[in-house]
Amino acid sequence: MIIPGDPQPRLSRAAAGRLSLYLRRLELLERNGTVQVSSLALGDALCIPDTQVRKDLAAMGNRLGHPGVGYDVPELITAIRSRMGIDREWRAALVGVGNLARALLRYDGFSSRGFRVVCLFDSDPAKVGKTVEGLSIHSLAQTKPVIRSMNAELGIIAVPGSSAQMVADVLIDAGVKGILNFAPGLIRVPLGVNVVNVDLTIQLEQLAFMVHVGD
Amino acid sequence: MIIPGDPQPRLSRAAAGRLSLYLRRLELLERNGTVQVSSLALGDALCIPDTQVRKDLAAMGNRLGHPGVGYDVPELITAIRSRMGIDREWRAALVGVGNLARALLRYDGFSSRGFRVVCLFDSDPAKVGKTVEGLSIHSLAQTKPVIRSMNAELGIIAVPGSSAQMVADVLIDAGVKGILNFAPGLIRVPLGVNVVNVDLTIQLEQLAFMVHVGD
DNA sequence: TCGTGTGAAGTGTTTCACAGCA
DNA sequence: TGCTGTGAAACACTTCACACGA
Repeated sequence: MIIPGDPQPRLSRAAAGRLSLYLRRLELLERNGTVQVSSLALGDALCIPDTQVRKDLAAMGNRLGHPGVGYDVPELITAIRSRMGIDREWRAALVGVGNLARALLRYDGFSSRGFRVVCLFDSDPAKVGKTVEGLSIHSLAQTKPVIRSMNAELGIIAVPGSSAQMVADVLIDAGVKGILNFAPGLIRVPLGVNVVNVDLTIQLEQLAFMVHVGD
Repeated sequence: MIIPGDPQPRLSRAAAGRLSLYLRRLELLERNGTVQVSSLALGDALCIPDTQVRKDLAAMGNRLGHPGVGYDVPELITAIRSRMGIDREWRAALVGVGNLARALLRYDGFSSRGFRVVCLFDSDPAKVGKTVEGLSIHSLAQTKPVIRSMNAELGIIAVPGSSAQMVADVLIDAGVKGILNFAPGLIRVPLGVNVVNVDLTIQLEQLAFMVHVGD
């Protein structure tokens, strides 16, 4: 129940992006046995000013900082996870079983942080039926029943750009609520579905631009 | 020679990010034989308002738009490429020859847009000497001579997080001026070296957050 | 009339300055 | 004294309104 005096202020997009960074750092601190951290210490490692860290953490609502002391590491980790919605498992369907998919499947970062790829799809009949990393590959025609039975809420698109929109449409029709898109070019989605684009060419172009103009 | 009345206003980071998008769209238009485009038509396809498009294009300096007509497609493509520094070939060294590297090497988007991976490195002795996509894999000890002889200006880090900083140091020592980093966690670089981080876990967490809070 | 370029207004984000608590 | 939380100021970015050119 939300009371009029909103206890959860809007978290800006920019701030949300930094919460992931804080979380990583905090988890490292926790593994090292650190139980308290100041905004200055937390920010320093990430090149983020202490005032920014405090603004971000204050924006999460509950009063998390202890004046004169700092923040309690485990408490902060729990709070961030909860606020970001990553205090639970997220199940994802992966479409396009090429090298990128294989890299993603073996990438520790996903599984260790609650993201589980639970089904694979590929349009190539030669791949359908084969098994990769313990998951069998389904045909695209199977998306709806498989995604529903596996309860996948997220979709990962790792196909060439030309078929990305078609794949997105199929995933959305199957009930996926968020898409991580590695194909170049934007994909159109209805309201209520979220997309994060990871466009490698654009990243490289940005890098070239930065080097070109010089820092 | 730069004249005091600066003909090249600063291009904001945000604007630079959109230039890549415009360029993609313009190249598609050019392939379709379109020679003129308005800010409205260009923006519509990318969900960017026409005023934003005009601001971005005006920020490039030269007067590129023709009032009442629009922009000349080939002219605009040339101008954007030149301004972003991607009107030439960029040579890159790739470190860490796993599945991600294989995916990158086969990815059309790079080679077709002037980015060429010219040498491979891996710390695994079993991989050194082997050939992938026509490139032989060198040991990390070889970075300096190989990168210099191949004139690579960019480095791509596709190794696990734990060795990312070490690899970055080696690349920078070899003269690389920009780094595309796929390893999780920030890497420290001296002034004059640019980094673009592609952190897949953070992207997925952002997606989960967006779905969690609901659009 | 159509469509660009641009000052001005509006919005969002970051930094500053400092009050207040342990 | 050390550190948080926060209003105010500064800055960055986007949108608006409109003058002007073809």
